[in-house]
Amino acid sequence: MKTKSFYITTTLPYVNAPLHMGHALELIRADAIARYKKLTGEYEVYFNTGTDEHGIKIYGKAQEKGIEIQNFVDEAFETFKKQLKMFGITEEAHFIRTTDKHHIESAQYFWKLVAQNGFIYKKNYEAKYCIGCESEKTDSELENDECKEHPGTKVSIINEENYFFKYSAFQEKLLKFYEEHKDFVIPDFRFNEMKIFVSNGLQDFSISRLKTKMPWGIEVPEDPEHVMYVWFDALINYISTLGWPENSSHLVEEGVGGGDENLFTKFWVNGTPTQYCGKDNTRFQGAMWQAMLMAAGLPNSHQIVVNGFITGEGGIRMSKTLGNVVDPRDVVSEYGVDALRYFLLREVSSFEDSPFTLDRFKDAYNSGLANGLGNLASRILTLSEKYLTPSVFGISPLTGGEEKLPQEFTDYLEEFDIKKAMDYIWDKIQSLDKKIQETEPFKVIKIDEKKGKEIIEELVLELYQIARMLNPVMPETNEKLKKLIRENKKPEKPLFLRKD
RNA sequence: GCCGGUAUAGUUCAAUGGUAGAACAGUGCACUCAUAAAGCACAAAAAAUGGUUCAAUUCCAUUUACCGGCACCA
Repeated sequence: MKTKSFYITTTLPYVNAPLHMGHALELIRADAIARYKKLTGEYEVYFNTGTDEHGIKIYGKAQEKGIEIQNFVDEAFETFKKQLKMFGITEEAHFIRTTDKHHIESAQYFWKLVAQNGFIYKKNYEAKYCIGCESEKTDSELENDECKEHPGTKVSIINEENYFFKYSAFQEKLLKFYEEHKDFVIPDFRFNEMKIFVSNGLQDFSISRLKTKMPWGIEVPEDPEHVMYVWFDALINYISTLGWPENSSHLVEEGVGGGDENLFTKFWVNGTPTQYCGKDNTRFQGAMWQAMLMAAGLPNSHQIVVNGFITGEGGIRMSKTLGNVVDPRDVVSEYGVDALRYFLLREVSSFEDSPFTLDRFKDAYNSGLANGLGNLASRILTLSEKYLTPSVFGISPLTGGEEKLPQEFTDYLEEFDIKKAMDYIWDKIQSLDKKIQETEPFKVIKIDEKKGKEIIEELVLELYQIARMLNPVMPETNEKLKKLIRENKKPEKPLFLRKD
């Protein structure tokens, strides 16, 4: 019975460049959790992802390419969907685009609510502008009030009236909320960082830009001179994807919303909305977005899960100049989607930074997939095909796996420690290999056929258990393996061909 | 600069106030069901200094190195 609801979302990639390894990590992790929750049979799952399409950088990129902006983002969205397919993201994922009509209306309604509640006001805003770059600069981009790219000339200060969000009003509320929700941010060291940040005091910040400067954004309600600053608009996707406000019950009373589905109520209000993000996004998800929700009078997120970064060898960041960038698409083309998923889910730390190099990848592929899982499947299925007629499914009352997954395995997934869950599977693989070595069914079958068959039958059943655990993490292999077991066939070609 | 964290075999990680475990890589043995795979065995580690203690890799302090956070960057 699907009695519970589970909502999970990634952050929305900014579409000015193809997805990098970090995006792949976040998407695949969230996908694995979503698939797992569905597999338990207890949850109705809503998996959200999509694209962040507003902002000056995208506007600039489109102009640079000489493409009409809407066409540019449309194309970017199609590319995004193709890449998700390459990463094996479930077909059931819901996509949100920040340029969707509904999202725009939703963001504007959200703004109105926050304004009505008294948390938006107009104030003079001082922006630091570098004439050389022809763009605004943040403090971290400056040294002694000089742009790092253009030393020698002081940045000029430009003044404009902007809308501000009363972030400062939420310091105490946020701290109280954190106190009451001990596992709000995972892992705990990211949570601590954020608590310290909030305790140090919050400053109100600007949430709009003049439309004359930034034409590509959502108009501020009742003030067409301004557009919303990108991330204020972007964060709202987490609820606009659920049809908010149309399906929100408290708005129905005001005659604003409606609809029977009430996805927002089901998944956000009554569910456990869970958000994956990279470590650079902790504050946006864990503090700002939560303050925004409070300001709008909406329930907070349930949990924020924070990934580390994918680095190059030695923990240095990937960059084109260093030539250590690994494109996830290349990995998929050469090794297949499940090999990429294997590495990201098992070899990459669940919460810390981890290196991704092709050398490391190949080692992990050969030992874990070719010599490990792939070889094990071959040796068991060869025996099974040869000696078990009919297949184990004809002999044993196995129904196809309604029994529960191992508790230890699911416990790790519940804690988002996917690496440990993977290690659990691979421990099983290793002990199965050992079992074959010790019980020697290939010898026994020649002396005592009945006993030999029993051993092989056990092996197949255990392989099947492994296949089931692969469902959320390596869905393609899960399908392949289960099919081979059902048909009682050895793989025609290796599941994972060894690479030298 | 301020705050927080980390420092364990070649590599990635683990446990522990009292003989430091594993995986991958390496070396050797040996098996044949399998993708020259798996299995067994061997070799290999606690940044530096000082302190607390009968005893420290584990607790404390200092030093060194590295990492993260310190807001309008998505």
